[in-house]
Amino acid sequence: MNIRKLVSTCHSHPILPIIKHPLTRAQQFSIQPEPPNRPQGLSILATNLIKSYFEKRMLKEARKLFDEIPERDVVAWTAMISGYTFIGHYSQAWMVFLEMTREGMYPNAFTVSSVLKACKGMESCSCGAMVHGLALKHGMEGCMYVENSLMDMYATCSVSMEDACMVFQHIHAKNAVSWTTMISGYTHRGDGHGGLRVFQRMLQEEVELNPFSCSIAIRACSSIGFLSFGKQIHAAVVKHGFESILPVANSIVDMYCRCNSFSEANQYFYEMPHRDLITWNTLIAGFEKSDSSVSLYIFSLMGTEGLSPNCFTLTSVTAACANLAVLNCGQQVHGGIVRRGHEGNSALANALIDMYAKCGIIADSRRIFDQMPRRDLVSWTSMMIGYGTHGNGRETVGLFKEMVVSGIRPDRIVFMAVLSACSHTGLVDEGLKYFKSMVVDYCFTPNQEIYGCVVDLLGRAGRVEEAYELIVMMPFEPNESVWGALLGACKAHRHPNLGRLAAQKILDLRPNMAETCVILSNIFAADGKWGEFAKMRKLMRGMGIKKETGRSWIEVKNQVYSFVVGDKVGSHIELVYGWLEMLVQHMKEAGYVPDLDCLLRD
DNA sequence: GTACCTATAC
Repeated sequence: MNIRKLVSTCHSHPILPIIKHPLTRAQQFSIQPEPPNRPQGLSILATNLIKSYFEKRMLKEARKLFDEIPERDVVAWTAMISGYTFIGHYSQAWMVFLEMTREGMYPNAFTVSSVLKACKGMESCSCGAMVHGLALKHGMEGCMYVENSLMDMYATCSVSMEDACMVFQHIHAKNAVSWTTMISGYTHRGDGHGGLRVFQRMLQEEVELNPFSCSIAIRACSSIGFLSFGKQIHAAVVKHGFESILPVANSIVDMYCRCNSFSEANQYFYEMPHRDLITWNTLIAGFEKSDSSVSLYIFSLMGTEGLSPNCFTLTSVTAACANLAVLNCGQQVHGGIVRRGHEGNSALANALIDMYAKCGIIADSRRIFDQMPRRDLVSWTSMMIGYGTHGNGRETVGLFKEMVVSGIRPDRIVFMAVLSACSHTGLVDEGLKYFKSMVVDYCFTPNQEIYGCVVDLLGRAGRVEEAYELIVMMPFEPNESVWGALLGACKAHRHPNLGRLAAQKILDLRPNMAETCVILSNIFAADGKWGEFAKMRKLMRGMGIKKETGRSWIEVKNQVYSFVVGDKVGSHIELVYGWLEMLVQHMKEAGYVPDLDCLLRD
């Protein structure tokens, strides 16, 4: 729209903001009235309109209007920068800022706080530091908005909290935003303890609580599983009357879920007078990890409040289907994703890759993976884990190479996926090569989980002594999962002495590991050490240790059937035994000799 | 006329 035409059409324009400073009576009746479209007035009008355009995501219109303003002042420039920041186009905001400085326009405090938010969005500490220098040059140290945005930028982008702390220390009159920014800085970089330390200092200095600081402090409690402190903040929230503020209430639901207090999460959820989509998503995501079938049930109730699922909901629901390996249900969710046009969402596509892999349809995982316009680290990892669990280690290794070529740097989890895939495919030397490359080429220090993978890699292939040697050479004390990998290998390849050692180490670390006791007693039995076998069993009975029964389930024609060893009841049991006999027959024909040692069970 | 901090997903 042409700026000159703007004034004549302003009355009919649907999104034109109200003019707050109309002409005075004197101006209206002066003999020589000022022209109604003088530059400054137009600039104010245009700035208002630019903001409205951004709010309605009309970017081209905003830029066109901005380009047509004859004399653009700092406010118009700032409106452009904050507009691009508002919609998440941070690099664009930065470009406008550079353009502005090139034209010799000085930024004000509004500009600086907006552009710092853009630096935060770009995760660019160097750009942020440049703006910091500029802010000092223009004497903005005293401005609260500038100081708080600087802190937030450093807290998000800098390697440590040191820079943010430095800014924080120099603020004379810290306000509530300053405190909240520090708490969130620590919490969002995974240091919940650090966040709570700042929160407690805030309380000591008698700063009034506000909804922002409460919800982030609750988040800090969730992240470290500090339920008792979370409950105290919950009480403070009730006392201050913040419960009606949804982000606060939602963070409380999240806290109870993450601290595994599911009955409290559920109760709080149902007692909430108002719930929004995020409340539902929080509960669905919370239950997805602990009890996926409950998660699906909650999802089925969402419609009763007239809410429609978004990407977050569907990601959790897809993950729940993956955990339960319910293909039919997962396919229905996939249909819903396509129907709602969410196919382009990477997080959702990653969840679908995992779901199809866990439901046994690796070809569908691959189809989704291939159709993704942009694959992130998680996409590659999910696909590689999928191939690994299907025993297709060569595909995993191939994908790893492709991923590196595409410019994505692997992390520890990717290496674990490769090592585990090699282990399940018997690619021992290939796996060892990747273990070496991880340390030498990528400078990762192996942790317990990685050592566990390598022990499993060697052990599964029967190289049990080498696996033990690796454990001995570990630079730190191996945990029970590393010993567990060795124990599994000892059991499979009959190394009773090493097996006893591994089992003993696990029981030293965790005396109540029922599975370990069972395996150890089985090792004694297989070795003919019946006296020790009996002693072990007696010990287990005395300690009240009971192995949790392994339950299997299968989905047939939209119905889930579950069963345990020795099941006698259920309409489907006869069918199961029928199939079992047929499979045993097939195995015999294929020449398989069953290992009867493992039939000793509790 | 323009600005800072809070909640959900792989």
